[in-house]
Amino acid sequence: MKFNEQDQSRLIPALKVIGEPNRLRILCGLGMACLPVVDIIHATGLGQTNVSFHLRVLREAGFVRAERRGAFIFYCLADRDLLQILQNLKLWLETRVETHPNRKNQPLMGGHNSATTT
Amino acid sequence: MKFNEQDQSRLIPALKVIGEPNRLRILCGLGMACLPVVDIIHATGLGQTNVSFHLRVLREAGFVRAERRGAFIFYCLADRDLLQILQNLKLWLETRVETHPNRKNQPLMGGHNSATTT
DNA sequence: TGATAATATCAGTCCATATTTATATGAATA
DNA sequence: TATTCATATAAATATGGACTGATATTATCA
Repeated sequence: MKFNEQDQSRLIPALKVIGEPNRLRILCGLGMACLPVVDIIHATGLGQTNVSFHLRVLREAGFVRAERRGAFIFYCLADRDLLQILQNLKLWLETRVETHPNRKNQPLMGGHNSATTT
Repeated sequence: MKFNEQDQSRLIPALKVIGEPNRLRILCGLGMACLPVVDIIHATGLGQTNVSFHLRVLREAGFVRAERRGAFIFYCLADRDLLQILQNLKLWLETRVETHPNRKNQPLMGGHNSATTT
């Protein structure tokens, strides 16, 4: 399985967004819920403006959506399927064992092998 | 679905690693293959020492493994299941459509709803 | 309508880390 | 054994973006 340039150009910015620890914390903290910003501020312990900044990044990247309800703006995941993806990643990480240098006896040379060609 | 602190403390560093664009490029470029460093250097266009640095980060985080073969050191994915995870993420990203504010008619208030409690 | 609360925006600073340059290490070869 | 090639390491520097403080915007309430 290989990812072409288009695949990568799609993955890179998305992973960049969720690669930031506090943004991931916000996403995980949201889960299935919808929370107003004040709750996110308290849950994360971050400054209000910092939270607002991260929420904007998440919103513009399509990870969360916002809805104003009176004085509050509620945020929740734009698509909760993301949780499944994160869950898969978590499970994968859990099953990794540092003592196994060759996971699942995967052959080292499993594909194209080159010393001088790309 | 919620991720507790332990889950998050596992996900955060991992996503931090692959959230760096060039490291993700290296992983995607490896795919099923095993490549010597020179190939990775040429494929990415990065400097040799920069590649070496990123490979070390990937290696220490358990994403790749290295094997010396004579004058060359070959790198490949430590566990190619990662490709499936990335593939799922890619597919998810592809199916996201910016014009749909409410993905799959997911209810906005899908869970815990609070304005003042965390 | 003014005060207050919730939240976003802006500009500047700070900090983590990517990158570069110099050098060290390991392997192959003459 | 010295040289060359491949790659890693160390230190310094550059860069991007997280964070902060000030301020603006929006909604609510008296």
